[in-house]
Amino acid sequence: MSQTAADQPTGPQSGAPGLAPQTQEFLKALGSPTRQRIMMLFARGAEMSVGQVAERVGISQATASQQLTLLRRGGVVTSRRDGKTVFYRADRDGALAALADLQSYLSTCC
Amino acid sequence: MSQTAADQPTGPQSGAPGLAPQTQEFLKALGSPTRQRIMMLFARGAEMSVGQVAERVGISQATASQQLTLLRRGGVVTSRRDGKTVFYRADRDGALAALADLQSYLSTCC
DNA sequence: CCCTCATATTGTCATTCAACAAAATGACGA
DNA sequence: TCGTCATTTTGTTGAATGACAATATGAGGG
Repeated sequence: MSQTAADQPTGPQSGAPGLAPQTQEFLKALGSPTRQRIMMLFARGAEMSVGQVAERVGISQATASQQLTLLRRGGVVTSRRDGKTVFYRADRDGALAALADLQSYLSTCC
Repeated sequence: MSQTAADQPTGPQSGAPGLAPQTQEFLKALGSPTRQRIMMLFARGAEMSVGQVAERVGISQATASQQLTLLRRGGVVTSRRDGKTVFYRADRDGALAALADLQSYLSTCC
């Protein structure tokens, strides 16, 4: 699958149409009700461990870990390790970056 | 409509957490690469028939019709009928409304 | 009324996704 | 090192999604 030389990343703030890959991940991340519910837990900068998220949302710990990974790929959360436990919190900058890209995309196609 | 505390529609521009159902549709609509590609066709206010969309994107007519229905549910396109053919175009207002709700949501949880 | 064209709907199949249980990784303390 | 706790990874299963062909609906034109 070698790409031809004309490889337009079509990324953020490029005048060209197209959504940055990270923004696509952002949309998929927030497109799921379960993951939306997870994001609510991080209101006002709250930090939570994977186990806490699992309990609060009512899913298994393994599922929580997976969904948090997707949210991280979408750039809406970051993780911090403290000993054995991993704390997640909302990633304000990532979210704003995705929102900006989305806005630029929409102003192109709308 | 008295504003009791229990009356939280959790909709757009409510201070409460939660995403408006329409905004969830918006996210799912734009979360698909195929539908992102379709949206590109509507750049600069272009109008296209279902058949044109199908041909340009390289999918069947039936699939194009379905995907356009999803995009309309997400509030990013509107349709207009002229004789036998139905023309779709980007819905600027709908997109901006969803974007505003999304922004409000993100400022709550991030 | 019948025929045709454009779109919408229905039925089907392959792929993807969400969830869980079970096993593997990693970090800490004894 | 060994055992334990929290997280991650790895199957596996049922539900949702994306695509198509085939059929139904609806709008003109003859």
